[in-house]
Amino acid sequence: MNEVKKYIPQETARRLSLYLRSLRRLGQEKVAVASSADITRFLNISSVQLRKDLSYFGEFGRRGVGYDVDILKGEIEKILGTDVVWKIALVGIGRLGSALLGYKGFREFNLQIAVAFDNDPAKIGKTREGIKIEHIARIREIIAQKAIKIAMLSVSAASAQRVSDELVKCGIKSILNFSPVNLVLPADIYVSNVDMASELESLVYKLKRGFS
Amino acid sequence: MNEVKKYIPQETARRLSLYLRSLRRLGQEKVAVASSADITRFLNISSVQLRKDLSYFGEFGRRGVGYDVDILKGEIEKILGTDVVWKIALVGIGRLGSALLGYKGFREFNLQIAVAFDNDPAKIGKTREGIKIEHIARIREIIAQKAIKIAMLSVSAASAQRVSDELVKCGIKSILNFSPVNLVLPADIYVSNVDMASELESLVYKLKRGFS
DNA sequence: ACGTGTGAACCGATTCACAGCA
DNA sequence: TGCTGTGAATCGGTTCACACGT
Repeated sequence: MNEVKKYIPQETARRLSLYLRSLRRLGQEKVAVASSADITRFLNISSVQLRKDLSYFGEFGRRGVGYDVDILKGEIEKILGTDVVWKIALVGIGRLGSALLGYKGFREFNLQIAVAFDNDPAKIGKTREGIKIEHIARIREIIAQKAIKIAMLSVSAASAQRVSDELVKCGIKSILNFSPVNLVLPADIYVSNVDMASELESLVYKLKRGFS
Repeated sequence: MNEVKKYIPQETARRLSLYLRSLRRLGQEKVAVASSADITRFLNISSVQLRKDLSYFGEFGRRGVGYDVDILKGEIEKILGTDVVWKIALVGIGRLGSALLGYKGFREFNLQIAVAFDNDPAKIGKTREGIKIEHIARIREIIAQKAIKIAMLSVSAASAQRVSDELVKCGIKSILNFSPVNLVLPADIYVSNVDMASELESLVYKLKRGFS
């Protein structure tokens, strides 16, 4: 019953993390029990969708009643794997990389930038937001030593492929890529892209198309 | 034949913008004619998908030959609407907002940050990357005057809903939201979310699940 | 009656298989 | 033969409709 079932939609994981935010908010408001409708009220997600998503992992609610906010929060954290701290490497400390270094939202989800790399001698050795910037030449040594599996990549488009190849050699298994190129990497490496220009372009298209 | 057909998948717009990048790259390499396979070689997209995507808008290739790189580039720009410059408002000039101000990738797609807003008196009147930072109190006046329809929102989670309500009143129709809250807005406003913490959390989940 | 949990129906999007043209 | 263009088949995911427990 509490076993993990076979095929789980890609989008389910993303939604689970939104449910988590909602539950945290309810918890702060001292709500002890909430229905699926309560939890999805401020997300653009239906209550059926929440119940379906949870059903892939088990039964967490009480029929006729709802969900215990604290318990469900814990269960979703366990499912997502963020019940323990995950260390992340940040590569490329330009403007965007610096913004990521300072982003407070990661901590809330037990995500911790454990090390930052750049190739600009002027930046090496400096500490920003409590994280020391290391030279990229030391990447293999440090990532292995800290057993880091996830990296955020905020380097230039020109060097993104080269750096990501290196990351894979270091044992990195997942990359959140902010550079505007598609990384070609082995099939067992999971890459997620954050592409602001493309995102904006889609908005332009929708705007043109939906209201003209 | 060149008419726009009825139902076009959501994802098609996003992919069109990736094809555009690929075509630009091919153009720089002086390639005049390219097959669908050439264009998708470095994107994780099949050549059939490209042809299907284009088929929603018309016939742009020559059978047995391929596509004229320059012409297709122009056609896709017309479809996306980025054949003309779009002005964008940036609201919230913290670390992330500053990074967005300096991001060069927008210009390539004819996207131009035309004005920036903040509420910190220390920042008002300063010019960064050639863009003057205005006080948020002047938002309605300036956005109306410049006829801006698209905004990027990089304010704190606490103020995101309030500021986006204001943006809608100013006549903004699309918002690219970087703050970690779901904005509740009228149905005719298109919102796209960039949520790094949630994105990373999905990576953790995939990592845990795929390789454990 | 209320709200969860879930098989079945449905829907949108991708992939297949092949017709059409150079 | 090579590559485009597209209806049809298929696939994955969401929504429906309702059984079930409190």
